[in-house]
Amino acid sequence: VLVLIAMAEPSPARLASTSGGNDDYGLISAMHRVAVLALEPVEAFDLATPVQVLSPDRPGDDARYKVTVCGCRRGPVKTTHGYAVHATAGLGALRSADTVIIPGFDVGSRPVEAAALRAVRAAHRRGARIASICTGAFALAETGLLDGRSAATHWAYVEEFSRSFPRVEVSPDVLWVDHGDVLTSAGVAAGIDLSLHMVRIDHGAAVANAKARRMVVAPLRDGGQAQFIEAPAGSDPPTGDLAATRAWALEHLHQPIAIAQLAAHAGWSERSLLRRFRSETGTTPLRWLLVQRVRRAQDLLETSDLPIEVVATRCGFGSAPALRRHFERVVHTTPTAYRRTFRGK
DNA sequence: AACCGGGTCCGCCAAT
DNA sequence: TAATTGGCGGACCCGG
Repeated sequence: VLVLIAMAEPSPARLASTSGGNDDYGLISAMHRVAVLALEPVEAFDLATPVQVLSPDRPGDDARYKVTVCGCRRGPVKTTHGYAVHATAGLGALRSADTVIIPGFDVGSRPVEAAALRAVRAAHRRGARIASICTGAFALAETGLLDGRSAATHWAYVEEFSRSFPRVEVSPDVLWVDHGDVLTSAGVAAGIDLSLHMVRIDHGAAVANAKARRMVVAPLRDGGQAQFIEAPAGSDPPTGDLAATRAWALEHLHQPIAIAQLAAHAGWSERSLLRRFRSETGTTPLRWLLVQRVRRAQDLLETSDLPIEVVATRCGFGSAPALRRHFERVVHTTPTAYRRTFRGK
């Protein structure tokens, strides 16, 4: 059960199992094969995103994934902007993939070729992890793999999506949704977040953060955040901006932080702080704080041998049980198991 | 595991 | 009138 939506509770889903013989993180012993399936006409940005995130920074760097761009057949694939990209493989690439990613495409060109849907279903049945970016969710939904589950797609397509797939519950206000075996993400740039999330699941927070830094993007946008931030575009002075307050909180994570303190820092009443916090981040201060603390704990667990008790204190948890509880909720495993898996990688 | 004291969060409403 | 703010009550959640 693995759904990262700030507000919703997890829905039934089977746990991640990527390729055979993995532990519950979907780690792979051999090279993890990723097939990015370009449906015509493909949204080129969505296509490039996972390739960029999952490929080595420079040729020659140690690769963690073997990424293949494939189409319904080998050869040129039209993009939504007219130019073509070259698929180096056809649907056969899905047969050996550990992860299949479906980027956005022009949904007006549906229905998706039946052979592609069959190949995706077969890959899933084999145990491959299936992910979609943006309108790629339309193709994923057509396979039936999203039935009865929550999913994300581009906010502008939410209505059309729920009309077309009434059995799928669209979450309009999240960046991505992770069911372990099936993942969906919101529009365009959220594909970056989803890809980084997969790196984090597969290789730990440190690797994902390094990649994010390298790409010069925000490393810690969680799935449960608002897709778009309400910005008073126009003349009004940017009166409310909690970025500074959140930054302040991050610097003081190790100590207790009450709403009253945040409100004081921001110069608002508690009630208004709550409202603004939600509109900016899509969640509440406490929930946000707890996730940040867990993230810090992940980092400490990966990079130090400090006892759990000490890790807990340094992250602002009052006790080890408190850390354990929230760690479990966010990462879906225990601190010790997490450290065993990722320490030294 | 159940419990409790205090903090958090949100609907509602009045004030601005 | 429309929009924003802040106070309050109470359900809910968190830490111990």
